[in-house]
Amino acid sequence: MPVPARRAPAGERVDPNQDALVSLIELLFFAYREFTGEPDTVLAQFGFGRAHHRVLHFVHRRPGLRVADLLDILKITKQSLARVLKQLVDRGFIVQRAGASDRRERRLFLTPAGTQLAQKLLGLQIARIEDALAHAEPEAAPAVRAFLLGMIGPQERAAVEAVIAAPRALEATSGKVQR
Amino acid sequence: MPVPARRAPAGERVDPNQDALVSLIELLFFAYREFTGEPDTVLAQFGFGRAHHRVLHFVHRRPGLRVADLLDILKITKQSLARVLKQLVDRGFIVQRAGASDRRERRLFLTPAGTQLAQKLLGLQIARIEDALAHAEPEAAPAVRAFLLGMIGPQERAAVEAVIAAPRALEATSGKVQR
DNA sequence: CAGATTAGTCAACATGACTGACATAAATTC
DNA sequence: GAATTTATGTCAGTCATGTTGACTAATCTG
Repeated sequence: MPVPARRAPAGERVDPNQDALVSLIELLFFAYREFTGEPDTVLAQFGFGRAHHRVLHFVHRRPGLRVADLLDILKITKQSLARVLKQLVDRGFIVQRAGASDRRERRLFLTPAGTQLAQKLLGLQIARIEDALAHAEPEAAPAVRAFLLGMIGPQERAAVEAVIAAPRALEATSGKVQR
Repeated sequence: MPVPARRAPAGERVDPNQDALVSLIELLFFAYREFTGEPDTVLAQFGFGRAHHRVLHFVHRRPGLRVADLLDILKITKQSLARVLKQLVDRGFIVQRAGASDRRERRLFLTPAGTQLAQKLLGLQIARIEDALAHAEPEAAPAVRAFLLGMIGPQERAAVEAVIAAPRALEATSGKVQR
């Protein structure tokens, strides 16, 4: 089994840090796959996918969210959102109520079933994050947070910080449940 | 615009850490989206997608990789891999050569065009990682690495560590270029 | 009232996953 | 040497989730 030594081609002079950075890139890929894998399994039992998870999550965190807010956060088209949102409404995980001050708006809320599923999924991901932090030094959390935020690029960063800030309840609604 | 104070429903007593953990979960989502967005734009100019990127990346890092190795790393079916791999071969970004000791194997290598594209994509992601590390404390890198590795779960962790370890050249080949 | 905004819908399409079945060549085992 | 296993490739169909473009309906605002 001949394993010739690797000979760096001329001009391929590499930064000694390079390998460490590349392994971070690969870790991000593998970590993200693990991160989504467990919830995906649970969602599949309900006939849902990752797209449903995202909607459940953000409605759970920000009850009373408008459809337009969700489109902003998820950066998908309204047609893509409409498909999964309709399924979540039809199957009783989300309700829509008209906004109090602007009745064109559809404020989104989780039903008890929706809350239960969202919490279950969140619990899985929280446990994984806790494990990961425990695997690092105890003071890793702020470093990880700064790193992830730094991944986002100055343009988007403020918007993301606004989204991840601890949510308050949004505008009250007219109470009229749609459909 | 009435904004009633959020009233925690009875029994929803939350861990004060909870919000910090949830925001890490959301940051992971946003950071990963940013992380893949820039390469996706470049790939689209070639008519390629994220699946092609993964193949290019791992063949770049581990020249001489077998198809079976790639399936192990990516955890997709051979039918899924075959589609993107065929496109990369047909368009001259990857060549396959029979293994020297086992001629059933198709060892994968990048052509010069493949190397150029892989390096371009890698450069974008390295720059982003460097920015993110610069945004955190200088000593954040090991903490981030430990965190991401901790996300992976003890079962898979060893396999991932083997993949991300600095690659050596793999087995020499018969030199016969396939197709 | 006119125009802008919020939301929903219909139709068609692309990507990248999946399953299941089968084919071929080469290596390994009996 | 024949039979089996292994590595790879291929055909066919399905599904989830994204896209564009065009259009409707209700409601708010100047």
